[in-house]
Amino acid sequence: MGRGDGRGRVVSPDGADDSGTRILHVDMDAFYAAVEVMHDPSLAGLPLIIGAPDGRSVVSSASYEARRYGVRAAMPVAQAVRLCPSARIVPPHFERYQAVSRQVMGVFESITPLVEPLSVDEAFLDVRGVRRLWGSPGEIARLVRARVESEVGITCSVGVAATKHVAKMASTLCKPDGMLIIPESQTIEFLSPRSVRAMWGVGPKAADALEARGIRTIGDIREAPQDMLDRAVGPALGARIAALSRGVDHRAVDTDRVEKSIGHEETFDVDITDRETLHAELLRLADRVAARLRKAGWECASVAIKVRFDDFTTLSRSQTLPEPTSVGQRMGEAAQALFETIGRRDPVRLIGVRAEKLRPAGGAAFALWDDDEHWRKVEGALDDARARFGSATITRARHLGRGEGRGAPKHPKSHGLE
DNA sequence: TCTGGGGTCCTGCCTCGT
DNA sequence: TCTGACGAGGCAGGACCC
Repeated sequence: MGRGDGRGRVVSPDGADDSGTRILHVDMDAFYAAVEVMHDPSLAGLPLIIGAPDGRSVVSSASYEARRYGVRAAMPVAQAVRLCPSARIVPPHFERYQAVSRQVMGVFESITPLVEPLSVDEAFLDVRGVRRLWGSPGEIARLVRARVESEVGITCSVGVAATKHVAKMASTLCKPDGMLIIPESQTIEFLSPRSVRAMWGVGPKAADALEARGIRTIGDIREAPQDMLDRAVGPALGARIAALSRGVDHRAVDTDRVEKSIGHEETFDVDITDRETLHAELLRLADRVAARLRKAGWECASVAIKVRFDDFTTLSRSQTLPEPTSVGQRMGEAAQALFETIGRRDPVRLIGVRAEKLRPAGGAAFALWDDDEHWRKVEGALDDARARFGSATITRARHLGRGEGRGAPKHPKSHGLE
């Protein structure tokens, strides 16, 4: 498996057992900071804080030199500066990170076609089918690390395991610039002593709820009765963590994930009370979202807004539109109307607009129905109905129109029959 | 101390159509 | 025509991830 290296990492030695593994989780080390150093080598070795230097921004990323002072992502920049006064503050350049990310993903895709990008700086790779080409999963992990460093110029850490969850946990433990292989037979041994907080999908709230019941390690989860887990974190998460605690994770590497929503939100430097200004902001944000929709060839059937007041209470409102759209003006008007349904007149700290229920633009509702499996279900239901009520009265689903509002046919059960 | 911005997923409640 | 059960979708809020 792996051993501590005296730097707080757990890494696997060369030639470590990788039997039963097939998933790699690759995570770039302090990615934003690394890209900034590539761009300006004079920053190398300095404590770096990536975040806007003024206003109410938080740390997007920090170099390992800054992390030694306790600087962490999502921490307010002002607090990070207090912890590490010598740090250099670098405003984020997301377009740079995207460009380097594309390079890195290109390296992955030259090794296996089964790549699932999780974010700009990490991805899952399924290497089961390319072992004859590149070697065992452990050898492929070494190859990935070497090629990313030589071809892109940054380091990464790789977890190798039989499942996504274990690979992800392994890459976290071997950071920075490490590799950790968990052979399938040692999955339980690896998981059991680790904190519930180390599980992917268990955040502070869920961890608190588990610990309040004496469930502190993943081994404890495995031993706990299912109904106790369900009461603590809800049935969905309860079932998931129970399976994960036994090393069961059937999720495949998904190479074609599609976006489900696109949005923009903005925290103001100074809280805003003026309604005209807020309406104008909603329109501006809607325009930005609409531009992204059109660029991607999507339209949205629903618009949502988010409003955060000065006391940090956050409200959201959403509405299904009469017609799907990618027109900024229409989305903006919907956002403004939603905003007016909120009675509060308190100062607003943040405002956001999100496009939901995305679909391909232009007659796209019909694309929803361009699905053989769906049609088999519809036709199956119609056949049943014909058998029960007589074929003369049953012809076909009445409406195939746009929209998903109430009454719109979605399931065979609710189709109007004629 | 003072909490970004981009997302996904889940839960509970409500309403509507059958 | 009325009523209740039920399933499904809409909506709001929250947790979580990077």
